Amino acid sequence: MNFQQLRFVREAVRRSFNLTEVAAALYATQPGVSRAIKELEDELGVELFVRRGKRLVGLTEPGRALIDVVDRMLTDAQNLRRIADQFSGDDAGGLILATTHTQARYALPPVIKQFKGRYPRVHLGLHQGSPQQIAEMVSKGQADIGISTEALDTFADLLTYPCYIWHHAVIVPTGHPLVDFGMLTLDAIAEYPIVTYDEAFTGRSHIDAAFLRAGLAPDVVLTAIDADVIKTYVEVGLGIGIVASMAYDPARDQSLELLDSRHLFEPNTTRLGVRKGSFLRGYMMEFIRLFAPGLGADDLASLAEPRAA
Amino acid sequence: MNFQQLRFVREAVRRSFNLTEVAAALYATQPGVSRAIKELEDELGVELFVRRGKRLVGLTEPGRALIDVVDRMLTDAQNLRRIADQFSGDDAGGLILATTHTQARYALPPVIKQFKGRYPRVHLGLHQGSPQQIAEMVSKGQADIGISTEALDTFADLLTYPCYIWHHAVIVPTGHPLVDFGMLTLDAIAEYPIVTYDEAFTGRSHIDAAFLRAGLAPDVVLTAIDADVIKTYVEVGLGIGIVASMAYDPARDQSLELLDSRHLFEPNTTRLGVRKGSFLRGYMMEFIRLFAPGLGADDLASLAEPRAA
DNA sequence: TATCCTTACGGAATTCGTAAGCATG
DNA sequence: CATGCTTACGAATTCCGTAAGGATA
Repeated sequence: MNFQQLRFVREAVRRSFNLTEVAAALYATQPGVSRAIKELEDELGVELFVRRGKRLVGLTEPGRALIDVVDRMLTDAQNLRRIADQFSGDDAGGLILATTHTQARYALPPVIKQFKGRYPRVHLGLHQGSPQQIAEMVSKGQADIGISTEALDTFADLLTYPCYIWHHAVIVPTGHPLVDFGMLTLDAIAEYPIVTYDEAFTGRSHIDAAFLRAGLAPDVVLTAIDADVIKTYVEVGLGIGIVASMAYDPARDQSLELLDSRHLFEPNTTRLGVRKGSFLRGYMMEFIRLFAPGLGADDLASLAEPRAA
Repeated sequence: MNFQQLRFVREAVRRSFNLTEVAAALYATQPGVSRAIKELEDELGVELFVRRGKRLVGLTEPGRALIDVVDRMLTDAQNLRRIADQFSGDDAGGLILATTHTQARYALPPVIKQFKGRYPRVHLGLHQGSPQQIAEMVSKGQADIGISTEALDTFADLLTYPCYIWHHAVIVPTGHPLVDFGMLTLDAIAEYPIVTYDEAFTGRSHIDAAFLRAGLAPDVVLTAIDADVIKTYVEVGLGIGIVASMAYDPARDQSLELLDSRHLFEPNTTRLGVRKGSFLRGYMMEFIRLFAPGLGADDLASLAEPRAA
């Protein structure tokens, strides 16, 4: 048994059993992967993969039983390296964030700037995706920290923590009738075509819930995954927008106006998630501390000892 | 990084950093061990061991931080093999019990007989030791199941379960004055020299506690770790014995008499312990079921999924 | 001086890639 | 017929043991 074999097995599961892809992903050749997997199966005395003809199509029952252990072993191998790097003292390393456009565009820039100042030698990777994809990336160890307002709790092997609370706001073109409406109401908003986030993005569920509670069926004419796109279409006059208030920049968005809507929609909590069992290097903890200053010392401690948590 | 290196590191810690011993224990040569460890340290970029001159004398701080992960990885490697064996279906394998003389001699024989009947191809190993040694053997993975009345909870990484309850009894040579004494008292016993178990063995603490509570200081003239030795010396007339009642066999021990003492000493609970995180093969579970029939289905389930527990 | 680790060298074993072959959708 | 796995062969690498050397209790 060796680590290469385990890596191949894990990757085969991730890449839906296409060994050619596995080989490409892990810088090996396909016959090498094929053989390594077979050798592991021989050594263990069970077939891990179901073969249809010559192709692999799934995990056998023993395969399913073993894959979690394999996963943990490889995570531990990574932990070993990380802990060692931690002690070797240099601040070099990698930090891969998985996050939505909203966070990447509006919430993260100041934090990342500060972080980079303190850890200039850490290579930062920013992976964007849907909340589900984010949760999956962290859960699979492809990202170190996931940041999102939704769905982070859909994977059991994530530890998540609240970071900050934000609100939705309505944006309208300057001169729009709603500007002088006074205290906004859902009814008033529902009179106009609406441009907002895609389902499952950036608190969209709270928007829907508010209208549903009020018995309203607003006309959502366009959805997008990011506020920049939404603002663009609001500027063009397609309708009024509902976005995260932090997406509005008075200096840049002079053709738009922000209307306070805190009283209309449930507040949203952006959460951060890390994979259970993954060791977090010192600078990762520091990043979390920067991004979620509200996290208590005990929360951070539980992150540092993920096995005990 | 490879498993051989990890094994060497783990064994080095266990063998108090004597690499020559490590090599002997793992069927390798000392230079090989030396080199493998150094290569791992190079790869990780930290020294795991403190060297005084050319000798290894302890773990460095990073070494201490890493050793637990190394341990877990090797346990997982073993789990992998066990789970695979489990599925490959054959009932061959090994089961190493760590236990005291008392259990091995009096409690285990019928269970082992039954077990062997059902799993003739499982190789049984019986390691004897003090309760502390037993706990250690299980904790280090040198034994699969530890059985003892004491000390099993001194290691945090053991899961323990009660198996059965037993009592101490007084044994005397036939014709001894105490035979006709009627209901025994601690005072009456304390009149005679006593032969019983060593400290830390077979419920000895309960014996001491009873006398202490009664304000008595009995004359313990000889201690031994097993009832066979104790009985021998009682037969010779060295004193009266206090042993586990199951150690008395009316047929074999015709020169001795057993005096009921259930009312004098706290009852003892023999416990069974397994290592957290170790996968238990089907026949191991079956052994536990045979030895501790009182264990509930949920207890057994929690044993089957040690990581979740 | 015995114990214990290191270094140096050489052979054995393992690993891995290339090339060719074959089954399947 | 393109995709994807297997087999065969050979080269490169890694692994590991023997032998000799040096430091320490």
